[in-house]
Amino acid sequence: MTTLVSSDSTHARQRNEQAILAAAEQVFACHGYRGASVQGIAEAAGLPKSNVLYYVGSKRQLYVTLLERMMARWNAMLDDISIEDDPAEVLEAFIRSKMELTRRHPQGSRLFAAEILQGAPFLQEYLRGELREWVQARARVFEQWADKGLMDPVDPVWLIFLIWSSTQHYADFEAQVLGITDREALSETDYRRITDFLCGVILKGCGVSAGP
Amino acid sequence: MTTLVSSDSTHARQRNEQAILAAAEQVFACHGYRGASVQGIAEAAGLPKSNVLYYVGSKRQLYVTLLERMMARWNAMLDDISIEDDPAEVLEAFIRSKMELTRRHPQGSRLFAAEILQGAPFLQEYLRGELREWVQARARVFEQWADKGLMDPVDPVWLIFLIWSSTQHYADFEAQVLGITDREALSETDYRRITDFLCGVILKGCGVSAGP
DNA sequence: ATGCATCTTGACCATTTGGTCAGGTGCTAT
DNA sequence: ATAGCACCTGACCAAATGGTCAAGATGCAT
Repeated sequence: MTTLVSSDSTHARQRNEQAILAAAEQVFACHGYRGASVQGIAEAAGLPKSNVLYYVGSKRQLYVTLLERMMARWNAMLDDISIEDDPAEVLEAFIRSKMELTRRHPQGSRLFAAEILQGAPFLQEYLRGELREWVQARARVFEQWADKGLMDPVDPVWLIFLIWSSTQHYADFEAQVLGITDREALSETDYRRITDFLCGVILKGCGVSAGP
Repeated sequence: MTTLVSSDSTHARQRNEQAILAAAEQVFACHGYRGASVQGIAEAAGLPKSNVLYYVGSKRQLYVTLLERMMARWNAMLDDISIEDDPAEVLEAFIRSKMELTRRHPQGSRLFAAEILQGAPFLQEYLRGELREWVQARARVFEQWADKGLMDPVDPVWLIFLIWSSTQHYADFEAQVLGITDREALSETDYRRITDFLCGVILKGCGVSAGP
């Protein structure tokens, strides 16, 4: 049976590919595209360099694959909203899902940060296309909310950047956060408290709260 | 005269060293420590590689010099505060000076970000020492303000991280900001508006405003 | 002019880089 | 058994890496 054929070899393939992707995400996140070496990735994955290249083709392809995986995770988070929705609920859900992305994929978040730091050579198209459209659509909704007096008339784009940056921080600057707070790692409780804090301050800060 | 001796050779030295530091800050910020090459820095500075190494000794020394310069800029921003001060004024000054640091030294800010991204191998000591002390000192003041009812009882450390991250963002993620907002660069006006926005939202968000 | 210190740089070195390739191993359908 | 296929990997390559060094250029006080 063909299903049995796969059961072993495909199992090995998937196992190796996942190990490579995980190792590469970590190394690229740490050292950036140029700073990462295939040898280093191979060692982190516990495989010979040749084997890594056998699976992924080239360093460039591996990097692109990882970026695409991260963008897919990002997109999965970008649900639609309309003027009918409740600003408080939407903003809170926005902050919470972005924070969840950071918490669940810190390496991917750092990989993304490293890509932007180097000027986003691989993500120009995505930033100037898909993502810009998404931001502008949200921005229009925020503005209509402001017009209806449901929130303060703040610039919606800066507001989106505020949410992105304040959550992203706990992946990208994890080393700093841990060093200053004298922790080994951030617990789920820490994340919950930070998220609550951010929801509280940002919602109140732009005039969106439960009762008036 | 010894003063005249310096006038030319020292002039050349200073000119070259500044060119090297500027070029290196850019290249390190873009590609991180590992990803940067001395050859690339030399080309950006318009000098032969040997000449760069003559001045700076080694890639590692050059990197450390740049980090120290950036930490000096950072420290120059960290003024002292006391419980007597007005929370609104202090928080606003905090946000504005951090934003000014970002605006005036984007390359240095990105260099710092790249260092933290790779796990802060060169800055562990600074983070766990000097900077932690500074954060805790501020945090105590914030807590006393909260006790006196001058601001909401938010966790002061998360508040400091909120200010750092939301300002830092405009250096580290500049490529993303420019791509999404369809700009070539952020003008002084943009920076003023963003700063005003951040001051407004954050101060209001933690219950610190002009009048109740 | 001469001595002295600083500056400049091409040639060179060992090591590492991303990537190729030929020759293997092991499994399965026939 | 054996042909076919996916998987594996050490040996190898040209290019780039950080760094050294010796030989020279430059400028200045004497």
